[in-house]
Amino acid sequence: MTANPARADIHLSARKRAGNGAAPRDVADDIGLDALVGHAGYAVRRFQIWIFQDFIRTLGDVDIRPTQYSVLTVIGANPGLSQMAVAKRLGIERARLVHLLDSLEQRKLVKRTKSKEDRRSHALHLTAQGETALAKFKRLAAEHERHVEAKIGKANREQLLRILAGFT
Amino acid sequence: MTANPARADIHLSARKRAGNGAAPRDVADDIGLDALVGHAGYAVRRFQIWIFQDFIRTLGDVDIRPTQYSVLTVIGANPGLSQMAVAKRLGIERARLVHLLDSLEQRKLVKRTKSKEDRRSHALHLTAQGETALAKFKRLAAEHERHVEAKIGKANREQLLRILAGFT
DNA sequence: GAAAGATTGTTGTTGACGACAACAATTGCC
DNA sequence: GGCAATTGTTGTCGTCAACAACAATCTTTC
Repeated sequence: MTANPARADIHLSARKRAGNGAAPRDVADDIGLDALVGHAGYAVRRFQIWIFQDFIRTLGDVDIRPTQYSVLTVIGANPGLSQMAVAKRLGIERARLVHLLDSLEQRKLVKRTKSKEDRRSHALHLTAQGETALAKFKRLAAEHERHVEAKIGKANREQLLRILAGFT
Repeated sequence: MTANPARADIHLSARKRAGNGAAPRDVADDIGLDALVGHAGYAVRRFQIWIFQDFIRTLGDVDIRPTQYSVLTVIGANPGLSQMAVAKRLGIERARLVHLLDSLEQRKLVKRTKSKEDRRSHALHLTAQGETALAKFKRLAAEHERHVEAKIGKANREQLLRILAGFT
């Protein structure tokens, strides 16, 4: 959505002194970014904000946020994992994961069981309810991914995934 | 920095053959991500975290974070802008910009002057000190950008910027 | 085998950040 | 002149990352 064709051509020739004397830019539309254009971090950040908003909106009915989805996906693909392992794999702190799992466990999607081998750790599993729910989440996530495709183009999305494959 | 060198030696199957046949993958290295791979949002998020950390570290000596840098850059390229215009252009809330400018003004990098045309708004300018400081920040930011190039490759970085140009 | 050290889950604090709501001063519209 | 809208400001709330401390439990070392 919001196919912004008017915005797409700003990135080149943004902010050049077009010689007009006193144009009182009352709106924030033709404001130059100067050195900001050309910074990968800025573009990536704006894109990430857009992606997360679309993800949250697309999965709004089931009330699942990106981080929750990633936790469920990893547990679903690797049952019995410890909290430490999940946190390390996803790059979130174990302190943060505690609250995430509290929420997911309250919603009966995940259960923590005491590990037999290491009684310090918890073995994480999806509940039966969690399994079927995750299947639905994955369908919605695929729909979200189609939104990304529609936004930047199918070929560009694949290019992007290829370029950033090392960060997963 | 968050290097954590003590961790670096665990990562490759150090204890996989612990003798017990169960081997419940106690390390988080060969954990499958399943559906997470192939999600643009996940890759973009991880990449953005890496970029910001490198930016913060590279500009750590001058104590400038990405958002502050973007504000300074926009003001430097468009002197006299109102807070509303800056906030709208960068996609930050004007409430948030207040604190950002408070900090930057305390550090004598930016000054707010009452606008003559609209006495509600403030005209934002860099101080002389702010100008020279921004020049230094830009050199450091360029160095950070070279880190990005070294990480994903020069051609890939340009591809990325081209793909995401519509979001700036 | 016991002491010393490391790891796991947990709780709490701090700070950056976005979203919202309310407010005074000011401007624009009618 | 009166009323709605805008601008900067203050405040609250919720998310999120980074740390620090702690009890329970392994692991190492002597």
